[in-house]
Amino acid sequence: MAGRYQTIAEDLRQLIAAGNWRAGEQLPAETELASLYRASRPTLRSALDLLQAEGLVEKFHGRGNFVRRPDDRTVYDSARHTSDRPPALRVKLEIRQAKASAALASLLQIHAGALLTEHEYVSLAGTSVRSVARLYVPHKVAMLDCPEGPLSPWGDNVRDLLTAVGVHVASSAERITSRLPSAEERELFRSPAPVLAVERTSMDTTGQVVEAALLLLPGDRAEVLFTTHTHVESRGKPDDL
Amino acid sequence: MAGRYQTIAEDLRQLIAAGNWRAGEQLPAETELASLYRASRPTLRSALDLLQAEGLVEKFHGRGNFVRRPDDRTVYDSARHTSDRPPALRVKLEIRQAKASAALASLLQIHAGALLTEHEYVSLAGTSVRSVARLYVPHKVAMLDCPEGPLSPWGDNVRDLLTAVGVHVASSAERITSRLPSAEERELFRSPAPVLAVERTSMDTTGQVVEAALLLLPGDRAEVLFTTHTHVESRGKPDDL
DNA sequence: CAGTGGTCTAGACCACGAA
DNA sequence: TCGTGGTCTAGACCACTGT
Repeated sequence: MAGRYQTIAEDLRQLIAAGNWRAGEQLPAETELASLYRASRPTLRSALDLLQAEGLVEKFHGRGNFVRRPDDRTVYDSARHTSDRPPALRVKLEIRQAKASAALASLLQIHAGALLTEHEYVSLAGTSVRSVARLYVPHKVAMLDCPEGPLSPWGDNVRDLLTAVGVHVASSAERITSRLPSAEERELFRSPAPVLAVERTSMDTTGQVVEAALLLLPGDRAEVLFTTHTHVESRGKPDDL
Repeated sequence: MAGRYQTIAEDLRQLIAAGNWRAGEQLPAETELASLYRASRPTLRSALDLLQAEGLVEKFHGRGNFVRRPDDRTVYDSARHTSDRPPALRVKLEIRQAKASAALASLLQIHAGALLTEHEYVSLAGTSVRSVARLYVPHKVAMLDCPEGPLSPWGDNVRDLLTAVGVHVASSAERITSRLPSAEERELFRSPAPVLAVERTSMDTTGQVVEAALLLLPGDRAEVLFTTHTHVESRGKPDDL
């Protein structure tokens, strides 16, 4: 049943758990490990691939394989309050003017090619990227200034800017999917672990979409949190659709 | 930059997109594809691995490689209403009595080993598993009957049973993570695509945890949806939806 | 049984990083 | 330069599926 590489992976897992190598420490070279296990290098590498995907091992081309530090997860809390911003994350912001792609046009319910402002927030814990948030606001909804004060990893500053110009968000829908990272994303996060993608649209009281956001999180270092309060009533209310 | 296997993968991607093979149709054997591309079989296989992880191709040991049918995603809508879900999903239920593991004890805020009821809902679209939901209710909160009527893929029947015995859920917290499937999960979902894991705890008005749920979704065939309404002071109570 | 994918070997050469 | 991981080859044998 269990192939050679799975057996080796399990053995390495236990060695790491037992502390044979400390966090951040370098493993023996692949050729050396292969000879230790009397396996070929491709076989040993497929074992390491498992550990890498699990987040136990980090590979560096030309340097070696290292035991990953089990750092805490970054939490994207949808019901976050503006006061308690996540700590210890360095946030960088870029602002661009762009035209709506077909996908964005559909999300924002505008026509493709319409002008919009893109805010891109990238947050880092140390040197590891913890989130990428791209927020889009059509020009016809508002022309935004540059945010002041501390930056939120999730781009909450954009909502503040909207409020400042009289645009109020009444509801938002968030769609969460999981997939493997593209080549670029794999390089950005330095990990082949799956990514959590959050696609958010925010609407004002009239139902007009005033903001769309694409949030990307490394699945092995982040999680999404939602808290909902049930309205305690009879629950027979049908919704349209 | 692009290795041989990535080039082959890209070519196969385009051939599939162009309709060289229909959905559900079998691809040529790996040995044949390898000779077509003048590549070794391991190289060709790593190209197929990419397509499989992307959900474009399904592999069957002993039968062949097939183009996957792009079926619609199953949506886990957190703000769902129990009455109006007409999912074309077949749902199976198993009920067990068990003792709380350490992890469950922590979630349910009870002591490890305490007795609880486990409801396991498995939903299928055709032959493909779309969700696994395991719900846990401590005996000291309630002893549940067997649910009647149609089964919800997300185990909402448990909440109905709780309501029936006078236990009302006031709020719930859902924690969403993404990871690669374990060997068992990979076999269950018949896919190495990442899984979406939802960990939910529901509390009554006193803050006591009355239910914990572990929900597992195949990342390439399911998504999670959240809708939140921003609290606006001036309005009385949210009326629509 | 024949045909398929799953795994493995024992090498080889290339690309990258640090000294 | 040298040691590292990244990729590739051309076979081989095993396990599974359907006839």
